[in-house]
Amino acid sequence: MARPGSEYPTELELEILKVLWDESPLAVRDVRTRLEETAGRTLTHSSVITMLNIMVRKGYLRRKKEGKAFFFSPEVERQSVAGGMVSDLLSRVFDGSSAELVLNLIETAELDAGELSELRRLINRKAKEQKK
Amino acid sequence: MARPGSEYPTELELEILKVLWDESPLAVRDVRTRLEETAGRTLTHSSVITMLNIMVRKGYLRRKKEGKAFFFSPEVERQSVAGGMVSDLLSRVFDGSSAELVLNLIETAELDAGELSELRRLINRKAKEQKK
DNA sequence: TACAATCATCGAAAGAATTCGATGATACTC
DNA sequence: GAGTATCATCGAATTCTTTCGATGATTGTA
Repeated sequence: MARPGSEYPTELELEILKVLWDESPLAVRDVRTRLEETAGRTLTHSSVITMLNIMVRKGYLRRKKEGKAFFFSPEVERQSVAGGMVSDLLSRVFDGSSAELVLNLIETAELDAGELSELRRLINRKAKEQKK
Repeated sequence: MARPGSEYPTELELEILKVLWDESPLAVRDVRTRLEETAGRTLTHSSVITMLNIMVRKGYLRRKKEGKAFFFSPEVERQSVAGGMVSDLLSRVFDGSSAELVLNLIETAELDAGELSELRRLINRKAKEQKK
């Protein structure tokens, strides 16, 4: 008996995606280096390959042989993964109410005046778009 | 070798918390019923107890014996759990930028005009507070 | 060609999440 | 008191995630 299996990337998968969204294609060794630099995760070469292959199987990545080694690239877009995770959080925690989410953000995240006005700008832009 | 273990409630744990945030204390059988009604999860009595006890061990719930059976109540607040999960998502996916998150929300979640103006209201209120 | 450096595949370990069945205690009913 | 219903404990099965080591192929070089 077991878990259904997350619909979205797990912790480590996400770190790897971030590395590859930032630059790709990359060979295993480079993914490994970045993972250590940016995420502070020190993994063996073997572990990185395992994850990378799992992610290919799941459809998150694509790989192609370039000379001797494989190179990996994202198969999913950052925007799309992020959107999926947000809407997942939205439905799981806030019962689908974006306003609730933003409210929580405003209350807990200590937004400064600059960020607030940036948000306002985003909202106004969107409102204008919708009028058309 | 293994996973670190999530800092926040897992899928099922969250469903259970939602049931109990809605009404508590509840006996196992009632949690079980609600879980089926609201989350569509049909579990055996045994499974529910197991989860409940795990959650007590993790500090999410509290239990006390009432007559023959145990009754469970949340030990953590909705606001606080939600906030933790949002800030987790924020750091994991959007590198800490709330504006990015809201932008994503705006772009993908198909907010209607009413929701947009509600967001604007929230932001204005917060901005006013900060001035003081 | 023999040796070292690189890389990939495979199998496996271990923690975490989820799900129950078997078993045993307790209480309620006839 | 025997039988049934209710409830909890325990241990175990399964899947997922993360992590490697052992092994073997391939390449580059002295």
